Amino acid sequence: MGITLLPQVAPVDYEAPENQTCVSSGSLATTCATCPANELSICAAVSRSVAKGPRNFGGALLATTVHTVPARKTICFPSDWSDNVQIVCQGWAISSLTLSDGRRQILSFLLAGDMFSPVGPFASAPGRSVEAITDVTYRSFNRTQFKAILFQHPEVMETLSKVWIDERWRADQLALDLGRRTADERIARLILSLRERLEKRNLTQNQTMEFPLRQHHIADATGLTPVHVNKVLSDFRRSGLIEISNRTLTILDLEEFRRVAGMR
Amino acid sequence: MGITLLPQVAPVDYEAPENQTCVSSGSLATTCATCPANELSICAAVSRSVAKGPRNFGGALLATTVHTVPARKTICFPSDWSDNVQIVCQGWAISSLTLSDGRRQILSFLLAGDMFSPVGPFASAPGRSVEAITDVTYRSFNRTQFKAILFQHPEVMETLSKVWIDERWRADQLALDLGRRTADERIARLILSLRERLEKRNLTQNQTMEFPLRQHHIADATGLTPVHVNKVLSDFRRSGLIEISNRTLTILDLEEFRRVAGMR
DNA sequence: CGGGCAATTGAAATACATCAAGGCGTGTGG
DNA sequence: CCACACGCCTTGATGTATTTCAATTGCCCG
Repeated sequence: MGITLLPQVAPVDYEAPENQTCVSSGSLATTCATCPANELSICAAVSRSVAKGPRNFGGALLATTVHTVPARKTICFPSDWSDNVQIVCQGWAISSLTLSDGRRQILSFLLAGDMFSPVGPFASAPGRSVEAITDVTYRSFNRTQFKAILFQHPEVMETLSKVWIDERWRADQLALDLGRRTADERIARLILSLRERLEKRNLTQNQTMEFPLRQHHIADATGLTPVHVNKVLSDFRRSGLIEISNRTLTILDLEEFRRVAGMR
Repeated sequence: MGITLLPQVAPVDYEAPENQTCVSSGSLATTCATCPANELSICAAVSRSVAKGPRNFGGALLATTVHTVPARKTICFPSDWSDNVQIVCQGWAISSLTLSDGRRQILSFLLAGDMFSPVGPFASAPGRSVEAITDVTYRSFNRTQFKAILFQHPEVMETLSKVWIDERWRADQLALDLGRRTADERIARLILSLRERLEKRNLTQNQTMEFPLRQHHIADATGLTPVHVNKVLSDFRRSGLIEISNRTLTILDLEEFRRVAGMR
């Protein structure tokens, strides 16, 4: 129960091997130091607070584990959410809702610093699934401890509220896009919003960014069919707006592209 | 700065008369006693906590005002949000996003107990507008004080988190509806979800409920045109699923209607 | 080399939008 | 009290964005 040094992390037994998940228990401080989302994420705020405040929560040390899953693997199933708060460290994932007949809507793309569930600290998100697009590594906190930190550190709560506000704004825009924008607008806006988020994480070079999405991901995110996504993307390419090759996307004519996206 | 009895409320100067808003400063305890959303709302949780905890916040009494606006009036404009946390006491309102060319998406219908903005306690919601459908009365809290209560009373924070989870769930479903469901499904689901929410507030009688929405409201909520909404509703009527007259809606064949809505 | 997933393309179908006109109810002003 | 306007609902005809279906290609990986 005594106070211990920070880089100490309680190791946690975890994995069923068939899950293909690697677990390591890295130090919060060192592992996260290189995180591209350091200033954006609730993750960083938590580690800062833990660094200066009391370090035990409900009698235990702050337990975190780091997991790595391969591309295309489903991390959380609709009915099977853990009691943890999970935050992406690296890679791309999607959070989606699926109907019994297979229709699927992607609710958000998860990048470094994003929580699996927008309500993570307070509840799991049954109904949603989370799936890795690229290889993904994420960190998993015990929810009870996470919540305790929240209440002990108002500044962490403030950070969390900023994250919520941002997520909520994106959810609102998603509804506006799906309900009221054309296919061209939706797709252009999806690309631009990803670019913006990558930019904040220093993951772009000029107009070029990593782009691991398959066309069916774009389709499921924009409420369209893969076939139609293909046609729109081909048009964009033919008009010299963008270029995609090798899982890399370049915006060739930003101004015009923003116009197409209806961002004036 | 002393402790005062609860029903005391600091009166607040407020209204420009052209705003058509009536202001009264009713007691939290008495006015809210009859609120149909008593158990659902953050509002009730706040008043319970205030009743037993310290009653001053930042040196002032908890200031709340009650406002009434007539049907069709816009209460909050996209660029003009106050520093208050507003909660509907009575009536129907909508919260929406509008594009410069007039396309509009309704994000939610606000009923008794609902906050104008889902992030109310932490920030305003620039970009959104709130508009009364029926006559609406709402209560307005000072945000700073509201937040203070939140931090002083973990149980209020818990209630708030439940509200958030619920709102978030509805936002997710909205995206799924708009992106992946047919017109019939969207409209049927809108009606059913309103019924469910009214039921929780004891505002339904059997299969009959107040239904003040115009067809253009349904259109803006489901991402359709008013003309198409009309056709779908006519079909529903012709098939004996529902009946609408006099701002009142009755579900005639609940089982089949739920099937149409894709709720199996 | 084969098998499977992803991208591409064209043709046909359809769900929904747009356009246009008429009717009905309600409030308002002469 | 009538006339009129205005908002809302309704209906039919026509247009179009997007889907569905189907077939082909390329590509990665075992």
